[in-house]
Amino acid sequence: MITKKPDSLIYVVDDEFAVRDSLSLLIESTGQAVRSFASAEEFLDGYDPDCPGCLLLDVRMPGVSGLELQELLLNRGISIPIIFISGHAGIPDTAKAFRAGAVDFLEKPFSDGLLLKRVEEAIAIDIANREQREGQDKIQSRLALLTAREHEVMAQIVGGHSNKEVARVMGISNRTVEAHRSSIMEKMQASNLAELIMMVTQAGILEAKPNSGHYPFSGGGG
Amino acid sequence: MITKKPDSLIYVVDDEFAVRDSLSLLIESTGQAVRSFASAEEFLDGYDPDCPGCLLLDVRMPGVSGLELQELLLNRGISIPIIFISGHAGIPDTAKAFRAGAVDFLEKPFSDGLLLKRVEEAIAIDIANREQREGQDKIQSRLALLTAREHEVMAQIVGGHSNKEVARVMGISNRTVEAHRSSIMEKMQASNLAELIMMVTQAGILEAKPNSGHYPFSGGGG
DNA sequence: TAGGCAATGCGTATAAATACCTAGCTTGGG
DNA sequence: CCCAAGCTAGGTATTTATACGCATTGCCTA
Repeated sequence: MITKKPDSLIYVVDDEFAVRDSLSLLIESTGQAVRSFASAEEFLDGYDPDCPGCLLLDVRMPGVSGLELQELLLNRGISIPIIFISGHAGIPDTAKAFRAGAVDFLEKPFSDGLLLKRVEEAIAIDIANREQREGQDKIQSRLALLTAREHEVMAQIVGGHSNKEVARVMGISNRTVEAHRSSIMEKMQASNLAELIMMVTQAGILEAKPNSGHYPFSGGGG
Repeated sequence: MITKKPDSLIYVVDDEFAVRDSLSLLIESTGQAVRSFASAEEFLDGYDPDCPGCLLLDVRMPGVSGLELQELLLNRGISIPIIFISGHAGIPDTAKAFRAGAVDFLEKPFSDGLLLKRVEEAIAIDIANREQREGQDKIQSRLALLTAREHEVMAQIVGGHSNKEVARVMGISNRTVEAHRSSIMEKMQASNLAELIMMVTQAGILEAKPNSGHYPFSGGGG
C-alpha cells in the first residue's frame, strides 16, 4: 500500500490554529505522525484506539475543556496518556489533571526539547500499557470459556488446595474435580499449575487495580 | 502507659509559624496527632519511619525547599505521601511535584474540608503501602535464607518445570532436586506450589516496579 | 583439626496428579 | 424429541511429588 500506517500517533487538540500548527511542525520534524483537532469532539471522532500514541491537550477550550475531555476519556475507558498544555492555568487545574492520571502539564512557553522528551515518554507508557492490556485480554477471553463450576474449582486450585481438598469442600467426587481441572487447564491453555496461577494473578491485578494506568516512573527528571 | 502512641502522624513542615500553627490546630481538631517542623532538616530529624502518616509540605522554604526535600526522601527510600501546600507556586513546580509522586498540591487559600479529605486519603495510601511493603519484606527475608542452588531450583519450579526437567537442565539427580525443593518450601514457609508462586510473584513485582508507590486512585474527585 | 552446612546421591513408601477410557443425569435449544 | 453441553462418577495405568532415613564430598569457621 501507499500510505503506510504509523507505529504511533500524536494527537494535538487545541482550539487555536497557530498552536496546532507549530506543535505539529515541531513533532513532525522528528518523523512522528501527528493528527490535529480543534475541539474535544473532533478528537473523539478521529481517535484511533488501535494505534499507540499520546495526546497533547489544551486545558482551556471553548465547549468541552481539556480537563473535561480527560474525564470523558476515563469514563469511556480510553487510556491514552495525556500531556496538558496551557498558557495560563492555575494550580487546582494542574492538580486535578495529575490526579486524574495526566503524564505531564506544560506551561507555555516551554522548550521544544522538553515537549519532545515528554511525548516520547508518553508513547512508551502507552505502548507498555497496551502490551499489558493485550495479555490481560487474552487471559480474560480464556477465562470466559470456563463454566461456572470450572471457575469455582479453579479458584480452589489456585488457592493452593489439592484435588482431594477441593472435592471435600465442594462436596463432589475426586474424579469430578480431576475432570474439571483437566478442562480448566485445556481451556486456559496452561501446561502447568504455575502457568495457570500466573494467568489468574495477572487477570486478578486487572480486576483489582482498574486505573493504575500510567506512571512507570521513578523520579522527577524534569 | 500515659502517652499512647498514635496510629498515624501528620507532619507539617513550613517555615512560617502561623501556617504551622493553623494547620496543626485544624488537624488536631479531628483528633489526629500532628508534629510541626520549621525546616526540612528538622523534619528529617523528627520523622518516625515506623508510624504511618503523611506530610504537609510547603514548597518554598529558606534552605532546603519542599521539592528538594521530596527528592531527598525519594533518594533515601522514605515513601511518606506528600501533600504540597503553596501560596504562590508555578505550574512547573506543581508538575515536578506530581511527577515525583506527590499525592496532591494545594494552593492557599484552600478549604479546610479539602485539606482534611486529602490528609485522610494520604494516610490511607501510606497504610496500604506499608502493608504491601511489610509483606514483601517478609518474603525477601525468607528468600535471603535460600542458598544459591536453591534459588536456581526455585526459579525453575516457579517457571513451571517438573523435578525431572529441573534435574535434566541442571545436570543433577532427581533426588537432589527433590531435596532442594523440600528445603525451599520449608524456608519459604510455603505449603503449596501455589503459595510459593504467589510469594515469588509478589517479590518480583517489588523488584520490577520499585517506585509505583502512591496512586491507588481512579479519578479526580476534587 | 573438628564440626556444621551445603550439595550431591540412593532407597522406600505413600500421596497426588495426569492421561486415557466409559457413562448416567439434567437442561436448554433446534 | 433428540442432541449438545455441563456435572457427575468410576476404572486403570503412568507419572510426579512428598516424606521418611542415610551417606559422601567439599568448604568454611570456631
